[in-house]
Amino acid sequence: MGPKNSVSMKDVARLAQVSVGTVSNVINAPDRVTAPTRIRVAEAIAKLGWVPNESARQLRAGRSRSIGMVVMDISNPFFTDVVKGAEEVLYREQYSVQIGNSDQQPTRELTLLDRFEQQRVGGVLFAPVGDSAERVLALRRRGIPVVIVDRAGISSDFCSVGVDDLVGGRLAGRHLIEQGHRRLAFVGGPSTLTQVRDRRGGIELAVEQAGGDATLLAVSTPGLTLDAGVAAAGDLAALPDGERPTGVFAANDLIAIGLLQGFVTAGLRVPEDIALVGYDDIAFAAAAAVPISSVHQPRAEIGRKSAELLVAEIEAADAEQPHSHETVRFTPTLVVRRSSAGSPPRG
Amino acid sequence: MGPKNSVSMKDVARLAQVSVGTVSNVINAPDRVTAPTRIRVAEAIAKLGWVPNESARQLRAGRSRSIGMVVMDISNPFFTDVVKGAEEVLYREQYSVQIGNSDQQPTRELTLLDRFEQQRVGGVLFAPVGDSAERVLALRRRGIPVVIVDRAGISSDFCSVGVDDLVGGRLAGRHLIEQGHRRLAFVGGPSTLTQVRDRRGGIELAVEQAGGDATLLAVSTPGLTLDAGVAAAGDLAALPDGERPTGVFAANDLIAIGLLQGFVTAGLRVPEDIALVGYDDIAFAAAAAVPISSVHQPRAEIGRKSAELLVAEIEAADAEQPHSHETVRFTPTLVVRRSSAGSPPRG
DNA sequence: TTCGACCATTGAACCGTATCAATACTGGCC
DNA sequence: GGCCAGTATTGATACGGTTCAATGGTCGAA
Repeated sequence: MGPKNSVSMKDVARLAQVSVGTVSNVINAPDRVTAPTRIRVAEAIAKLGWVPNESARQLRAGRSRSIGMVVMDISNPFFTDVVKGAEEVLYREQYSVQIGNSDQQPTRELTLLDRFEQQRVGGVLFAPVGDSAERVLALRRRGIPVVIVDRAGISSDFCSVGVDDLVGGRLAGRHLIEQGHRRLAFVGGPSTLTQVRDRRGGIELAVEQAGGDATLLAVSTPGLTLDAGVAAAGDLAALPDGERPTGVFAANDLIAIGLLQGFVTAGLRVPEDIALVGYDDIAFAAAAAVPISSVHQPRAEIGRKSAELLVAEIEAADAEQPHSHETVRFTPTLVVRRSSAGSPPRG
Repeated sequence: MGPKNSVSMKDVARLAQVSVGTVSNVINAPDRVTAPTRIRVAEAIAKLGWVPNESARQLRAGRSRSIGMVVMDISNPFFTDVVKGAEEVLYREQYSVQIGNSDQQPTRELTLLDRFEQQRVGGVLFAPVGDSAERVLALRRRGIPVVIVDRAGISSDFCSVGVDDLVGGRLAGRHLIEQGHRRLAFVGGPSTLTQVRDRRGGIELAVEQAGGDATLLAVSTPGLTLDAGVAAAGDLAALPDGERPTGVFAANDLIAIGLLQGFVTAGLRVPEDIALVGYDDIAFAAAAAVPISSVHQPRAEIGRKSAELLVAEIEAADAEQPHSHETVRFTPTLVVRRSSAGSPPRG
C-alpha cells in the first residue's frame, strides 16, 4: 500500500548537507560536532522523522543494549516482581529487556535461549527449569554474560542470585512443629526443580531435628500453580481424619492459595483443621481467604541485584577487564499469618 | 578475556567448501540445495557452532520476526493472562515477543514505542495508558502494524481487541441495585484511562436507569493497584454509617482485593456491611478472603485474538495485500460470588 | 555429437550504521 | 604572509547476512 517509507542516515545527511559520518557523530558524540551543524542535522532528522536502525547499529558495533530474561512462569506474581526489580535497574541503565516465558517447559526454555543468542543480546537473566547448563555455557562461550536468577550458587561459572531455600524450608517446618503439629506434609513439584527439592529438604531437616514422632508426607504436583494446589487439596482431604496431616507446607504461594481453596471446598477449616504455610510471600498470600503464612523472599531485590550483576559483567567485558563471578544468597524470613495460627486439632 | 569467538557464515562456507550463498540457502530454502551439500553444510555448522546473526539478517531482509508488546502493569494478573494468550499464538507462528512494562507511565510507554521502532519490530501489541495516538500513527507510517489491546474500537485506523466496558460497568451496577443497594460507590482511577471512564460510565448508567433514590459516589485512585484499593478502603470506612455506600464497584480486581483487605482491617464485614464487585475476574479474585464477585473478561482470548489480528496484518503487508482493520469487542459477563451476596444493611 | 533446458551453485551487490585515517578548515603566532 | 597546531568534517570500509543475475554442469532429445 503505502510507500516503503525507509529514511536512512544517508537521507538525513543529504538534507543537512553533511556526510553520514557527521550525522553519526551528532548521535553518538555530539561534542565532536560544531553547534551550527549539529542544529542543522537535528532539524533534518526531525523533518524526515528519521529513527536509527538498531539492527544496523548493532551489526556494526557488535554489542547490543538489549538483554534477555527467561522466567519459568510469567503468571506467577513472584516472577513479575522479580522482573519489575530487574527492569527498574535496566531501564535506568538504558538497556531494553526482552522477557521470555518458558512456562516450565525445558523445550521452550532452550528455544528462548536460542533466540537470544541469534539476536546477540548483551546479556541474559535466566531463571532455569531444566538442566540447561550446557546451553548456557555455549552462550558464555560466545561472549554473552548470563546471570542465574532464583537458583543461587549452582555453579561458580556464573553470577547467581537467590535465597537459601533449605533455610526457608526449615523455617516453615520448624514453625509448624513449634505450633504442635506432628503429621506434616509438603506439597509441590516437579522435583526436577532445585527450588522444590531444597524446600522439601528444608522441612525434612526440620522434622529430623525435631526428633520424636513427627512425620512428613510428600505430595508431588505437576507444577507450581493454583490448579495444582486445588487438586492436591482434594487428595489430602480424602484421607481419613486420623491420618491426614495437620500442618502443610506448600512449595510456593500459588500452591498454597490453591490448597486453601480446595480445603475450603472440601469442608476443612484453615487453620483449625489444617494449618498452611506457603513460600514467596506474594501480595496475594496476605489477601487470601485466610491470610497465608509464608516464607518471604526479597523479590524485587532479587531482580535488582541480578540486573546489577549482569550490567557489571557486561561492562567489565566491554572494557576488557577481568570479572569474578559472584553468588548472592539472600536469607529468607518467615511471615506468620492466620493460616498457621493456633494449635493442631487433637486426633 | 577469551577470543572474540565470532564465527560467521563465511567460516561455515569455507569449511564446507561452498559459497556463502549456498549456506544461506541451506537455512532459508533447503530444497534448493542438493542433499550431499546440505549435509556437508549442516556438519560444518554443527562443528563450528555457528548461530545466524539476526541483526544482519534483519538488516538485509527488512523484516523482523520479533514483535513488541506494551502492557500497563505486568504485575496485574489480568495482563499476564493476556500476555500468555498472545505468546501462545506468536510462539506457534515463530515470532518472538518482547514485553515492555509501561507501569502506567505515559513517558515509559513512549520510550518503549521508541525502542520498538528502532528495533524495527515486525509489529506491536499495544495496551495504552496515555494518549499515544500520534506516536502510534508514526509507527504505522513506517510500516509497523499495531494492534490496540484492551481498548476496543478507539479508532478505525487500527485493529483493536477489548471488551465493552460500558456494558461491564452496567452489569455490576445493575447487580448491586438488584441486591437492594441504594448508596453505591465506584472506586478507580486515574480517569485518564478509558477503561476507568467506561466502567464508571456503565455503573452511572445503571444508576440512572434504576431511577429513584440510588446515588453514586465516585472515589478516585491514583492507579489500579492493591495498595490504591487499601487506601481507598480507609477513606470509605471513615464515613459515618448512614452515609457510607453499601455497594462498591471497583474498577479492577486488584483494587477490589485491596478494598477487601482495607475493609476487614477497618472492622467492616463483606458483604454484610458492604458489598463488593470487581472487574477482570482474575484467578485471585475467587481465592480472596471473601470470594469476590467480578465482571469476567476472556483474558487469554483477548491476547490470542490480538496476536492473530497482528499476524494477519503483518502477513498481508508482506504479501502486499490489502488489509482492513477489525475491531473485536467481547461482551463481558458477571460472575457472582459471596462478596456481593445478600441484602444491604438497613441504615 | 550437438543443442537446449533445467538445476545447483556462485559471487557480487546491498541493507544502515560506526569507525577511523585522511583531509579541510580555522585561528594564532612569529 | 606563512606556518603550525588543533578541530571539524569527510569518505571509505567493515559488519554478517540475503538476494539475484550469471555461471557451470548434467542429461535427454534431436
